[in-house]
Amino acid sequence: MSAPRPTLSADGITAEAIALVRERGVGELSMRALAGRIGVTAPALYAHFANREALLRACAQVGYDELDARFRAGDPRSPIDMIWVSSRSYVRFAMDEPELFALMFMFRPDAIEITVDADNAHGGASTVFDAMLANLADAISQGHLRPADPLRYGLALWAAVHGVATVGALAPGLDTDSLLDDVVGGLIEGWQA
Amino acid sequence: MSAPRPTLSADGITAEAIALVRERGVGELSMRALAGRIGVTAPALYAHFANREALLRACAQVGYDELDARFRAGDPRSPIDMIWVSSRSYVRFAMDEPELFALMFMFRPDAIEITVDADNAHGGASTVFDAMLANLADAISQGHLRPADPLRYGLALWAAVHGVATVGALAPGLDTDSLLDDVVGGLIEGWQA
DNA sequence: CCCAGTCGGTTAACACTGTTAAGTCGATCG
DNA sequence: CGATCGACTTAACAGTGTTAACCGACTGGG
Repeated sequence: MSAPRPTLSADGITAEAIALVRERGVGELSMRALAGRIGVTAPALYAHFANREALLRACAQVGYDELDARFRAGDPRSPIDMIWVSSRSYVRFAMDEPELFALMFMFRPDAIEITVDADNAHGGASTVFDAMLANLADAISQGHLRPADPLRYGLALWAAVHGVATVGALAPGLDTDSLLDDVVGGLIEGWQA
Repeated sequence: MSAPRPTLSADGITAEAIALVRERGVGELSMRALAGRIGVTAPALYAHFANREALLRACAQVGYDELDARFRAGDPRSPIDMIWVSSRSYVRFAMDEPELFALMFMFRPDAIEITVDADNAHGGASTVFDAMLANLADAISQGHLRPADPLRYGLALWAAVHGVATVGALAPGLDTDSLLDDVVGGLIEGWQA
């Protein structure tokens, strides 16, 4: 049986931190509040994380993983369908977890550096973005999209979808579903022409 | 001649705050640092602003005005051209003033509420967004764009362009000009089809 | 001319924040 | 049993936003 003392672990801290972020927002996450919630004092956290930023980055990483899992959950039936499925997953995640989503992009995240590195054909670990690029290449080769650099399509699509997610998180009450339809539908039709 | 004492004014404080935000970022703007820069002590600021957030909101408002001025600076030659000019102004502003741009969207800004209110045909003060809506209506009536609700075009365009601006600010070294070309070009072509 | 009031700023203080150094308590191992 | 070591605590420092109390100069009225 587990000891009454919580026996801290980095993952446990991160999980509790994310719960706190979900409830009260990232601005309300203080080391003392988080420690108190776990049942420990603040300096104990520094045995597992160098500082608050490192802790928040770990939370962001959990967010990336969650987003990645959502991407893999959908089963697209065609390259064009994958664009739709991925875009909806992205925006839905931002709406479901607005605080976590904001946290994921408050420090220049590594995910974006990977994206930019793709510009240099760096070819790092297989990210969701890489899968999307391959998918776009398929869509081009199958004649669904006008021939062009898949990376350009991918960046443009990501930026536009990220914009919908950001705007949706900023303006509650906005119909993000139809907004996303307009944006992604417009882009796909424009690239088909 | 001006007195050696700076004779604080709300506008003067805001201007100095923006300068500080530009140089060191919004996270580094503390009331004491700002007051010291002006040559005064921190509590003096509270005679002009209720709290730090009110001060930051005033700075954001200056950002909105600056963005608005940039919009008015361009002289579009056609409705489609106006879409291009406005989009480029928006992204260029975000790249020129990344810290101020981030500040403008860190509290749910009034500008966005206006935008959403437009959904209810509230018809408030003439904002840039209203001008863009009228422009889109023109583009539709002149046959440049497929007939649809100008508000849907406007929201979709804004979200996509905002995404380019956000991604551009997040990932330095990204070619935002060509990215914007791909996004806006794709949307316009898709909406023309 | 002097005195009251007011306005713009100061000093001091409170409750918080992230973070570090030192101490303490319990388990574990020789 | 005694030493070591690890995990945690307490105490403290510097810095934050913010408020209350004070202070000094400038202004209008008697």
